[in-house]
Formats: sequence, C-alpha cells, structure tokens
Amino acid sequence: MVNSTPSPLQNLQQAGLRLTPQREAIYALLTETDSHPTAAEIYEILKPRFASLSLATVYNTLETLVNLGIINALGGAGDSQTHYDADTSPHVNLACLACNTIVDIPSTLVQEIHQEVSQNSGFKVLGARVLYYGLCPTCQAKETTPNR
Amino acid sequence: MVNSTPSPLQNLQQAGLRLTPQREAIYALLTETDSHPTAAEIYEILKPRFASLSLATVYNTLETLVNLGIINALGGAGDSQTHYDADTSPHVNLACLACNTIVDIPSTLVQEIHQEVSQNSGFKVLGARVLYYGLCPTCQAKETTPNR
DNA sequence: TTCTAAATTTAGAATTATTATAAATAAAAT
DNA sequence: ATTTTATTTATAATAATTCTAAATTTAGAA
Repeated sequence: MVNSTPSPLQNLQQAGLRLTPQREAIYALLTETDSHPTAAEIYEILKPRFASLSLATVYNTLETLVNLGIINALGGAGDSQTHYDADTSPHVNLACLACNTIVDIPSTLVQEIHQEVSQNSGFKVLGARVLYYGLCPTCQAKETTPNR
Repeated sequence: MVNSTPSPLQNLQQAGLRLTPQREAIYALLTETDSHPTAAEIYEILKPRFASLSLATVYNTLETLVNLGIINALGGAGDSQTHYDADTSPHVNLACLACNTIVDIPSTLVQEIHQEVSQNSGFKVLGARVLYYGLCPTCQAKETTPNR
C-alpha cells in the first residue's frame, strides 16, 4: 500500500511549484517543533546544514507556505516579529509577554467561534489568530512586578 | 450629583501620569470611531487641531494607554501596521485582507474561551486578540480572485 | 509668585523586520 | 542540448516603530 498520510507539502507541486530542499527543510522544521519560530530563528537553525541559505529564501518560503494555507503566521507575541506555526487547525495560541514563548491550547470553543463568525458576518473567512497573552508560570515566579 | 460614568482616562492620574490635551484627544478619537485607526492615521486626523503634534507623541500615548489596559493594540490586519481599539471588552475582530478594515463582532463564546484559557493554562492572562481575517462582502463582490 | 524637579512633548536620527531587485543557479520542458 | 521557467541568493530599499536629547509643560514646594 502507498503512503497513507501525504505531506501538505505536496500542495506545492499541485500548485505548479517546486519542492526544493530549502522548502522541505523549512517546513519539516516547523512541523517538528512546537516553538513557533521566527524567520530569523529558522535561518539560524538551518544555516549549519545549508551553507548557502539566505534569509530571503526563508521569508520567501514562509510566504509561499502561508499562501498555500499549510502554515500560519502569528503576530504580536510581545516582540515585533512574526512567528510561524505549522498547526493550522483552529486552536488558541498563548504567548508569554516576558519570555516571548508561545504555547498551543486545544479548544473546542475556538471551532464554534469559527462557525459563528463565518455564518453571521457575511465575510469569507480565510483564517484566524486567536492569541491570548500574559505571563507563563515560569515568568510569574521570576518577576514579582510583571511589566510596565 | 457627580459625573456618573468616569472616563477610563482617569486611570492616568491615578497612576501618577498627566492628562494632557494630546492624550485626551487621542483617546477621545479612539472612543468616537469604530475604524480601529493606526498611529499614522490618528496623527493625520489630529494634526489640524494640534499644529505642534508629533508622531512620536501619538506612539508614546498609545503605548501608555495600552500599558494602562484602557485600549488594545491589534496586529495583523493584512497590512503591516498596528491598529488600536478602545473597546477592551472580549470580542472578535474581523479584518478584510483586501481593504484592511476591521469590524467588531460581539460573541459570548469569546468570554467563555477567556475563562477556559485562564483556568487551564497556568498563565496569568492579561489580554487577548481574537482576530479573524478574510474578505468583506464588498471586496468579495469586487474581486473574483481573492489575493496573492 | 517664583523656583525646582519631574513628566511630557517634540523633531529628527536610528533601528530593524520585512520586502524588493536583479543576477546567478537549478530544474523542467522542448 | 537548448530554452524556458522557477528558485535562490546577496544586497539594497522600505517603512513602521523606537530611541535620543533638547525644549516645553506641569505640579507642588518655597
């Protein structure tokens, strides 16, 4: 029998785009981590393995994957950088304003909101960012005075 | 009898900050509009009334108000600018990727998610951005091919 | 009222994430 | 093989935001 769960990367070829080593590595990195890295972080991680890698390629690839709908771009995690997430299912992102980490939280309510918005707004809903922010348990322990 | 509904701006003075004409005008503008303006838009609107107004002051004030929790900063509306919202109650923001307008949608589900996240995550939740994006009815009619 | 210290505004410079450009490379099609 | 198209790459350009330092305003003390 053939491969049972095809990679979303195959959407690339179906769209007439090429599955290059850079694109494969960037997407694989996103699926294997839960750290919601930025473009710069992805670049730093992959540079040892791809000596010629350019930061522009990372940005290009991320934009391509976002347009294909197989990854999501998350903004506003306390820093001023865009974070990327290979989990495109409806879920809550919870960001710590102190250490800028983002964790995922599954929630059935998010899916209900999705339906609610789609049905009542008249919009053609293409995606969502449900982002909560605050202080993670670790940073709560460290800082008595949260932020200012 | 005294003023019945105190302005959230009084939080400024309670925090030892000053209620300057610039701060008053910026906050008033935000409460009187439902257009979720950017810093640059606020600056352009208020410049005729405050000849000496600086864009830096707009940014400073918006940061101050966000830190006080009386306005929210919204990112990721399709453009690369931060939009500001004087409505800090839990609600859904729905952005059109084509014309970059943002509309508010009340939703009881958002408040439920808020509780769910607060209770299950261990985070100290300080705020949220529930942003859906897509195409508004007007832009759906205009564009047959959405974006790229 | 005047003085003093702190807060605020302001103009402009600096920063920086992201995008655009154009040449080089790689892959697919003919 | 050759041609065409897609992609990568280095670098320049863009633009939103932040920083800096001087000028101004304010609140309260003297």
